[in-house]
Amino acid sequence: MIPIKSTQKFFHQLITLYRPFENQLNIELNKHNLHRAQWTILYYLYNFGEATNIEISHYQGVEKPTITRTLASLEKLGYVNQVKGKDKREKRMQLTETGRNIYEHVRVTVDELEADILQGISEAEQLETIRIMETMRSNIRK
Amino acid sequence: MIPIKSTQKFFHQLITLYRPFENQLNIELNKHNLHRAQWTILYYLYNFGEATNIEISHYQGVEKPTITRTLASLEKLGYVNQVKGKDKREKRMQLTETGRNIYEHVRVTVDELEADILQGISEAEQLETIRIMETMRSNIRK
DNA sequence: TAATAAAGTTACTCAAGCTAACTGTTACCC
DNA sequence: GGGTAACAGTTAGCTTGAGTAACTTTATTA
Repeated sequence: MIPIKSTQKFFHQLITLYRPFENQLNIELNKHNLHRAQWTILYYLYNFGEATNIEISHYQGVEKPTITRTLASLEKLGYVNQVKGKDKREKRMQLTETGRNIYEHVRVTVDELEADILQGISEAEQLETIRIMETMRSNIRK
Repeated sequence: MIPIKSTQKFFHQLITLYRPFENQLNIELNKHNLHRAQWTILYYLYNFGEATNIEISHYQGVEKPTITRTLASLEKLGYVNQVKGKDKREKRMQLTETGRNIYEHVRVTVDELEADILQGISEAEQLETIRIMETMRSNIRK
């Protein structure tokens, strides 16, 4: 049997880490009637302001129809609304007051979950890992 | 607006990194008529030997019926077969010769993909990150 | 030996991704 | 300036792979 390369181990670890994490996150979000896909858009809009479908889909590396669906659900919930874009084509979205409040409210419990999972990992290690993940993301983009 | 904690950034990064990665992986696996869920089980069996449904589902943090289905598809493909367990209840599985060959064959191209994504990240950084991910996984397990 | 636990399966639901094909709007360029 | 191409978004339909609940079969335990 050929020895496991660190690359192999890296991605295997990533896959088997991600699933239970998303699961835990979903459990937390479901308490507030939210899903992960909605949450990531709330996060984006909260931290980066307005955005179009295309901007979000590029950012997340996901196809447009997926974003359309999720944005529609958030609009229906009254968490986002449309603002005037530079075009009639463009549908530029932002958080509503309700959306911001919900985000901040849910953020608290999600923060707790995330802190739990990062127990025993120093701030420096976290930052280093974020840096590495950013490198990976830009490698994937190509 | 409250500043972003590193924890928040960490997990947001994880979520937005994971999706395109899984996408790339799937594209690669599809060339060999495989899916990610099948691939992770092949990985497990190749590196850890025989396993039961329960072992795999605990390891992956996924429910039993999910594993049942994926194992069934692998069995149908002739990539895994049953070996005698300690029980009549237990259904202990291992890779077949075909399964091992397929794994090794696909491994080569997946290795290339993974190496591409880790471009510019040193072996030491990879190992450090694996260590951190292991810590996170064991934190989640609780 | 009867009740309980364990391993796995079946049936069903759901989230969230994809592609292909479409509408409406804008830009380009001959 | 008009026709074509590009762009933003949507609709329709498919697929993977999660989950839960309820079940069978086998083993354990009280």
